[in-house]
Amino acid sequence: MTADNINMLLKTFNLRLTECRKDVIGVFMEQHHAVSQPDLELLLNHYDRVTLYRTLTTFLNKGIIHKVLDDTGLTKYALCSGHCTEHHHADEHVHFKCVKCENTICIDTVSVPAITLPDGFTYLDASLLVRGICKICQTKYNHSPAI
Amino acid sequence: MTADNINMLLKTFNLRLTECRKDVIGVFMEQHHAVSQPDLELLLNHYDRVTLYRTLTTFLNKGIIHKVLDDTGLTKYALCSGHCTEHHHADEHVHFKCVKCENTICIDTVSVPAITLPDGFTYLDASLLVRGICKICQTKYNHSPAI
DNA sequence: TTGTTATTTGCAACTTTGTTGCAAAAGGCG
DNA sequence: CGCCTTTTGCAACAAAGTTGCAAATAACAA
Ligand SMILES: [Mn+2]
Ligand SMILES: [Mn+2]
Ligand SMILES: [Zn+2]
Ligand SMILES: [Zn+2]
Repeated sequence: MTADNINMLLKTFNLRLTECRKDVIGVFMEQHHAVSQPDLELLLNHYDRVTLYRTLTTFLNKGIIHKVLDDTGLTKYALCSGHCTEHHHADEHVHFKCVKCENTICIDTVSVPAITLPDGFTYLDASLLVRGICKICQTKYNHSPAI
Repeated sequence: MTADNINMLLKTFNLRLTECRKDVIGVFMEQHHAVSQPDLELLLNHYDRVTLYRTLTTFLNKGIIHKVLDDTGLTKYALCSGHCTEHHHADEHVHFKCVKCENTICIDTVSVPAITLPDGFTYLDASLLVRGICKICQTKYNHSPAI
């Protein structure tokens, strides 16, 4: 059933159904947080680095995935939720990076608030990265014994 | 007079007044946009790459500069405006990246709006990068002849 | 099922950026 | 000046990104 979804997705974007592409989309669907190229290389180590690199580039151009900013200079990626096109990414939601587990997740339920720029500036889009402690790490922390 | 400011700044943070550090702060003060390490290497090419790298690290730790996220995976830096300390950066303003000239500037007059996270998430800080067309490029664009 | 063609992949090679150890150079201070 | 600590430059390496090209493979139609 998930395999069907993946094939459908690739066909929608006029992409050939290759093993690598299917596996990469599989990773994005399984993982509940944004994935970097190095992450992908570890998870799918039977594919060449360059192939994964080009797969990400293709998916990015088509609007299948979007960039997720990170404070380490490492670019992460996540599946686009709505229907983004080659020319415009429509997902203006908040990204949350946990300082404990280092995972970054898309918070689809919280959208980027409207920003009023000074005169003379034209708004195109925005990326908002919130740092803090995630639900899971919060729970762990609360349950740990007092020092 | 600017030289005095620079010396003062370094002394405030208990740092030795070296040529490299003074030049790096000079670059940050002159430039009206965020600067990456490669930018710095071009502007101050008589210093070793590693020295510039370590200077940025030192300034970042002390709270003299702050990171400016970029959508290319390249980290940029800018002077801290308020008084940031080693342990907390207090500049929660919007960063604006122009898609024409590729410059990123700090917009100190616009602060990052408050974000309400879902239950279980703890907020620490946030980075907001707005992309669009800057004041200068906007003017150029408007004055160019119609196609 | 097989052949044809355009696309995709893997490999090699290279560039750029980030990072560390160590000895020489330079800053702060009496 | 002279001492001591910090900073710098060099060498060397690690990690990430990028390109060209030939071999492999997906799509499609005979
Ligand atoms: Mn997202
Ligand atoms: Mn700033
Ligand atoms: Zn976490
Ligand atoms: Zn501009």
